[in-house]
Formats: sequence, C-alpha cells, structure tokens
Amino acid sequence: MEDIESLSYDELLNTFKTILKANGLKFTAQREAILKTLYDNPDHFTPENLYLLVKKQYPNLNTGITTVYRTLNLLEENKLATSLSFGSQGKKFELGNKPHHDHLICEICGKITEFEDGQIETLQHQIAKKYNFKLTDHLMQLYGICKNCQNKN
Amino acid sequence: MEDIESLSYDELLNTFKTILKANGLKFTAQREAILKTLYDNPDHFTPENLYLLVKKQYPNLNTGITTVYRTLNLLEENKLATSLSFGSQGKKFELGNKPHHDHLICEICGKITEFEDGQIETLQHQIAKKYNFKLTDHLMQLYGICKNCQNKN
DNA sequence: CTGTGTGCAAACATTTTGCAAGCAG
DNA sequence: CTGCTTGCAAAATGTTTGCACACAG
Repeated sequence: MEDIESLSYDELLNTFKTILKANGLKFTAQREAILKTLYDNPDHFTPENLYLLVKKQYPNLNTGITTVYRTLNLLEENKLATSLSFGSQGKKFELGNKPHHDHLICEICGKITEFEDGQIETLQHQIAKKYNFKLTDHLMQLYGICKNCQNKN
Repeated sequence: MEDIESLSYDELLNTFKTILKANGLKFTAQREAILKTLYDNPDHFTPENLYLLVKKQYPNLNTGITTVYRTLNLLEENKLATSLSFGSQGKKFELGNKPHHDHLICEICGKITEFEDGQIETLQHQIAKKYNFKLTDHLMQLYGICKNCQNKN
C-alpha cells in the first residue's frame, strides 16, 4: 500500500476517480462537492458540520446528509479520509492527504491541533511487536487545554 | 489529585461510598451490583454488555439499562471509571483502579489488550509542552490483528 | 419523612436503510 | 439503457430525560 501524502486537489480528485472507476461507481457532483469542501477547509468535520458547509458552498446542489454520510464512509473505506472518535459522542473526519499525524484536542474550545512525532511511531511498533500484534493503524489523542483557553481564565 | 491504583474491591467500594456521601448521593444495591460486576470482570464493557451481565449476575435486582448508564457516568465523572471511544460507534468502560495504561485493539475479534509504556508518556508531555498545551489526559489505541487471529488465517 | 434513585416509556441524537425517481457512463 | 446514486422518510442504534413510585439516610 502506498502512502497518500500532501496531494494537490487534482491529484486527490484523480485518485478518487480511479477508485470510483475501479469499483464500478460513479463520479457525481455531490461526491465532488464533498471532496472539495473537505479539501478547502483544513478543519475536522462532523458529518453534520460538513453537510451544512457543503449546502452553503453549493446551494443549488441540494445535497442530503445521507449522501454526506455515504461519501464519508466511501472515502474512509478507501483511505482517502480518516475519522476520529471522541470522548462523548460523534466522530470527526479529515482528509487523508496529509502525512500521518496525531492530535492534540482542547477540552474547552474543542480545537484540534495536529502534530507528528517519529519517536512515538517507533515506540508503537516496538510495543506491537512485543504483544505479537500485527499493527494496522493507531490513534493517539492528547487532551488538554490550549494556550488560548488557558489565558482566558 | 491522588492516583487510584490497583485498589482491592473493599478499597474501591469505600472510595465509591465516600464520593457518594460527599455529593449527598445514596448507596444503592444497583450501584453496588454494577461496581462489583465491573470489578469481577476485567473486560471492557459497553453499557449494553454490562447491563446484560449485571442482569445475569443479579437476576432478582431487576436493574434497568438506564441505571447502568447513569452509574457509568457517575463513576466516570468521579474518575473511578474511564471510557474508550471506538471507531464505529459506542463506548467501552473500564474501572479506573489500575495504573495508567493504553490499549491494543484487535480489529478482527475486538479483543483489547492493555499495555503500559513510560517512554511514550514522557514523549507526550514533551509534545504538549511544545504546543503550549496543558495536558489533562490522553488516549492511545493501537489497532491491529492479535496473535490468535493471525493464526486463524 | 425528605429527597435521591429506580425502571419504564418516551424523547433525542446520530447513523443506516428502503424506495422511487434521477442521472452517469 | 442500465444500474448506481440521490434525497426523503422511516428505521435502527445508542443515550438521555420525564415521571411516578421506591427506598436510603
């Protein structure tokens, strides 16, 4: 499996089209709108948020939330997007066109900061090996209070 | 805040009673049944699973799933239990009477293996510092295929 | 006794599915 | 044309809340 790293929108779009074709699926205006919206906004979206934003940016497309869910699942299945689970509830998605990274999450404002750390990745592999686990993926989330929210008190 | 580490059931029960008293709450048979069931079974439970097990182990108590949810939330608020979020949906709880640890999760059988790694904890603190984050908690989950499931193929 | 706790049913929130019509290939 | 895709409404999950009765303190 090759890594998908820092793709341009065109490359991303082509990858998506290739995947669709390979699975006998169709390239539709809604699917493109969702992909483009994810690409243009580097935030992490809940399906609901993304749905609202797509509706705002493509008002004449009348996209349903059902389609947003279906498309996010499709992207995730094909490793073009990743979802994060949260403590309380819900899920947030991000495009998988960036190198692997983990997340710092502010418990007050909900802001997500991304970071990368090679040493941690190395340790994770060592741990997996120790337990005879064949590692496929991992999730690391650090919870805390971001600089901004610390200053507000 | 003092750590709650490897408590015996009696210690755990006392901690729970103290918390209840401190908040003007009452010690009930259902709350004890839920705590005991969590203690006796070192697994990670979804509220639903736990509900079924409590019903089985205390058939004459007629515990409702509502109470299981309420008690789990109560335990979590008071740091006597912790919840893990999962990729797809749902949440699993574990008693917080063990030293801090992270989780290896088998994507095939769903089995959760616990591990501890001091080096990773150290790195996490360094990262938080770098981003001016005041760390309150963290979550690390490694996904993969456990030894058992690897052998089945 | 007082007020918290309980189970039940209903309400909610989130995600998935069935269906008839629309549209990509 | 064929059959995948869509939006809608309904269903399915998972979790929370309102209420009247039960019971701990």
